Amino acid sequence: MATNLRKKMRRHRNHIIAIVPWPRHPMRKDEEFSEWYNGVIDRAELSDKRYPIKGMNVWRPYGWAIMKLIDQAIREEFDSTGHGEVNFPVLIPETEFQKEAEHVKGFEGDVLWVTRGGLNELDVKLVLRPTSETAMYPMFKLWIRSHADLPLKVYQIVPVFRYETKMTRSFMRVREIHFFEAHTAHASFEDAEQQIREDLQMNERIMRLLALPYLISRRPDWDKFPGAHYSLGADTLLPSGRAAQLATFHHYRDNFAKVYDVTYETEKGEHRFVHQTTDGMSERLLGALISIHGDEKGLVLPPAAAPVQAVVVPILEKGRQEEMLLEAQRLFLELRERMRVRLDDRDIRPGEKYYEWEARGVPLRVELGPRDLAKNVITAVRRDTGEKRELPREGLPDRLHSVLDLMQIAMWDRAEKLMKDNTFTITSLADARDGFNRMGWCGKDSCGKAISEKTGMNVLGTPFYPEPFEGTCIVSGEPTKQVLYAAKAY
RNA sequence: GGGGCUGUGGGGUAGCUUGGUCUAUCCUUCGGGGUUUGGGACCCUGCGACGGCAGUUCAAAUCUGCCCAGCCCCA
Repeated sequence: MATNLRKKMRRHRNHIIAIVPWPRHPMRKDEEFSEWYNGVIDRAELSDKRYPIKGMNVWRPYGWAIMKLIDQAIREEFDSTGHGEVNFPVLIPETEFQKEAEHVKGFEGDVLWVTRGGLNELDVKLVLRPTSETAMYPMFKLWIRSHADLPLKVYQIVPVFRYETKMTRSFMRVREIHFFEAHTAHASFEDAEQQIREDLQMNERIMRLLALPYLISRRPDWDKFPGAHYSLGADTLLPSGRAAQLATFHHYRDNFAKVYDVTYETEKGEHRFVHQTTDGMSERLLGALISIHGDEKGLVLPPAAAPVQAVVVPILEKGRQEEMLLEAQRLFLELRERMRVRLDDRDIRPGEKYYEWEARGVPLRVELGPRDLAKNVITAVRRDTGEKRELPREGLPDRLHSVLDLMQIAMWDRAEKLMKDNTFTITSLADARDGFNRMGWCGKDSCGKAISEKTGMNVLGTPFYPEPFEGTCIVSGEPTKQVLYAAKAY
């Protein structure tokens, strides 16, 4: 009997955790982060992971609407800095893909191949792009002829493919990645470096919109992008205490230009290799957004990334349905001038609507009922704080619009505080913990690698914006002024 | 990279240990109708499932193998 019971328990261990049905009861984000994360995505209808290929999920309308807002913010930045949007083919011939040795080595383990066309084996196999350097640069060679063609600045927002073997996770680790990549070519190393500074400024503005605080690090040499001269990463900290890479910036120098023979003619008639950069981001931005701002009720969206910024919920009363709906309609039309607003006039109880829109992270709920109508007010509820206030109908669109602005800032501030509170300066590897670990480093590869090996953390790199530091290398004990960040990573 | 666990309607589950009684349980969701509406209301009614393939057997949701998918732990 006891044996049977034990076997049953073992058999259904995973289900026992889920005895409390999530939709009805708040789920502890801190205790069961993984289940919480999946539950939020499910409830908010962001994506459906039931598609029968590992790591390839279906974007549902609401999730895609958020991603499109993120993409749009990115487009606006890059369009306004002279980048042109392009769209390259998804397939790359093996012959082009294999030209840059380091690059191939970095990706060969996880590329997907197309080896057949119909019934015939292909003479030249094709790779599903894991990133587009090797697709673009043969074309750059054709496009760039003189210094007048530089700088060349393009970007695309496309799917890329990486054959992950580890466990996948919605938005954070997938096989088909919704990817942003900007590629630039410049006349000199310095011009390329200037591009990276521009990238960092754009990055700051984008991350503000998404309320995602971050740390810019220069990746250690052994962990830079395959083929890069150097790599910078923007990392944020998730509630699990792990770091997630949100964006990368690479300076390629002329490494790829030499391989793909991308040259230009100077004013003096000399032929030189271009210097190149890339800037990359992905749907991981959404994953981080969910993780960092979500709560036990579900998603919490910063207004800038919210497809619906305010939802109007009419409270009906027997005999006055028509009148209430008409008032709600009028309110909806007023608000529409100033924000993305939805009128929820479905015939279900208000409470059910509250739960649903909270799960979807809508920043503001505007209730309009008989009591409000009598007082010529509405009741507004903030998603991030839960704060409930009566506001006069007079001047409401402007007032609510400024509440959205405040929420945008408040969400950044809260997230930034959380990141800072979980950044620790340590002087011994034994003190390594969840969060960003800040420590002294003498600069030797062997010491840097020892940090990962002894703690299981990833070395994020050295801070891009210099931090004054006097101390010793956490491994060798040598005096150093160099800071290094490390964290467990996704 | 290494180890472990799980797969039953859309979601969560009972049944599996000891094969037959399964025409597969319950909750929820969903469709239709009514009633109601300031935090998931209620009543009536209806639809809906054993991951795939192969094997063992008179008989498979239940046992075995492989595959696919999901999850957990360690590095």
